[in-house]
Amino acid sequence: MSDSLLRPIKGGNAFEETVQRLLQTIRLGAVGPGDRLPSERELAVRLGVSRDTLREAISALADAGFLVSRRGRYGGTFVTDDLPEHAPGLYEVTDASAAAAPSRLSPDEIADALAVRAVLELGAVRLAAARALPAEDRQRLHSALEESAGAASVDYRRLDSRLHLTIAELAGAPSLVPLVADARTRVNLLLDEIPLLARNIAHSDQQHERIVRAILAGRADEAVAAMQEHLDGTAALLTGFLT
Amino acid sequence: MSDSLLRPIKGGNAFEETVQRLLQTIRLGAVGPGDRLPSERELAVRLGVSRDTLREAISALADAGFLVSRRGRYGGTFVTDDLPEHAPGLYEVTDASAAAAPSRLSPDEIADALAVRAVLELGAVRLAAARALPAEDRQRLHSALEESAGAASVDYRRLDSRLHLTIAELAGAPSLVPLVADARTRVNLLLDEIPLLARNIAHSDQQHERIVRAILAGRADEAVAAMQEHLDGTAALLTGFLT
DNA sequence: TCCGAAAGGCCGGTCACCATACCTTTGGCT
DNA sequence: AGCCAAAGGTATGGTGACCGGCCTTTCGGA
Repeated sequence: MSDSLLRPIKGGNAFEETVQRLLQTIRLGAVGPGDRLPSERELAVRLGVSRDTLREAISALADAGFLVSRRGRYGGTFVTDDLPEHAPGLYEVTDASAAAAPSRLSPDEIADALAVRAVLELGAVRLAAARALPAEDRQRLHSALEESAGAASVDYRRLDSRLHLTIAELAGAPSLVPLVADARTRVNLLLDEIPLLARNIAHSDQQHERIVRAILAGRADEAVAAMQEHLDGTAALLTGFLT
Repeated sequence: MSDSLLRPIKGGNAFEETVQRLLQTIRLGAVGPGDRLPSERELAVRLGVSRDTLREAISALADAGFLVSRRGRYGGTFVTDDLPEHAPGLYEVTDASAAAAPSRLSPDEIADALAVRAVLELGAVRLAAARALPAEDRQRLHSALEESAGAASVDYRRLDSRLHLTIAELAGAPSLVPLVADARTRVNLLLDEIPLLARNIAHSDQQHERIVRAILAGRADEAVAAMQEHLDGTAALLTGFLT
């Protein structure tokens, strides 16, 4: 019994964590290309980390081509206009401590990641559909759907994640959002290992639309069913490719 | 959009975190009175913390009456036979950094905690019921149920949590367990603020039995429905007492 | 009776991280 | 033209946490 509770307190050092966190907000589409991050001083407070550490992280991500910093008034830290796909030269920095990161994952780990993702996203979509959404939220959901629908292959993963994350935000339970984000980050790591097929994208787009329609109409059961189908598709893909 | 992802990296210092983690495993019944914790050296590795820090945490919990250490061969750190109810003198240590901890919580925070709890536990119970459980797991579930059923008032919260946590473990997704544990810890903090009525305990016991029966029979939908009802009961209690 | 293994108890050096303060660049406003 | 605010860039001292080693206590077994 007393096993899973005695898990590690913190993952790696503060610098590492900060890099990953920033990378996550970019990869999940929470901030898009050209967007400005909060100022270093504010970000440092928000992340609960010293400005030194934050600056090291920003600097690493700038070297890797994800961020650019501009000085002076109305300066700041911005997301690069066209993002690198596979973090060039960042893994040397990132994996310095935990060695076996890029290796092949075990079937158990894959099933675990998919199960957690399903629990969280199905729960979130049910809550979102059961709520009476204000106009602004309906708008946000709609535009997230549209952006992901017309996305090119290189942007697809990011905008897809952004849509799912938006749904999680609409659930009305703020602390659910980071959990969904982490689960999705974990699944995305797996998805990065397999090819992205145009046919699958088209299929996903259809499912996305059905999910969003059901949420906006307040049909919770249908929204959950549609999401279940959607997630099953990804799960089948993953378990198929990664034996 | 880019709000909830820029959350703090780590909560308080390592010592703090370690105290809370150990307290969690005790409070949730993962280790019971008289049980022995792993050796300091092993625990320090498992928690990803230095032995110094771990020892400070153990020492604090020993002062507060939760743990006792015995030296020598076959010694170790043990959970006290009768646990303190409300951590005497531990809050002076614990809340030194984050000041406003024991204050009244806002309705939004209550709803948030309950929503996350529901998402996780409903998802877990569905997975558990959908699996073909090995004999050993069926046995563990059964004994967790029996222990919680015959529990006195002072032990009830702990053994109740233990049962729920056992269900989460049976879901077959290891990384779901810490999430459920955290959600439950958060709800328990709220429950500590309201009285515990014998009538509610009896009612919960009935619901527990129905949940466990449904899981063991593999009737997923009924298990979820029973759990939903169970959680609704707690939610009603909480929102009633804490205006 | 003695010994050794396994556990808790105890330093001293080192480094990552933090807090604070100050400097430099930039661009709008007066 | 000049000033000022807001941002990034830099430097320095303080400290909490980690590491590694060592000591002390206790018990079972040779």
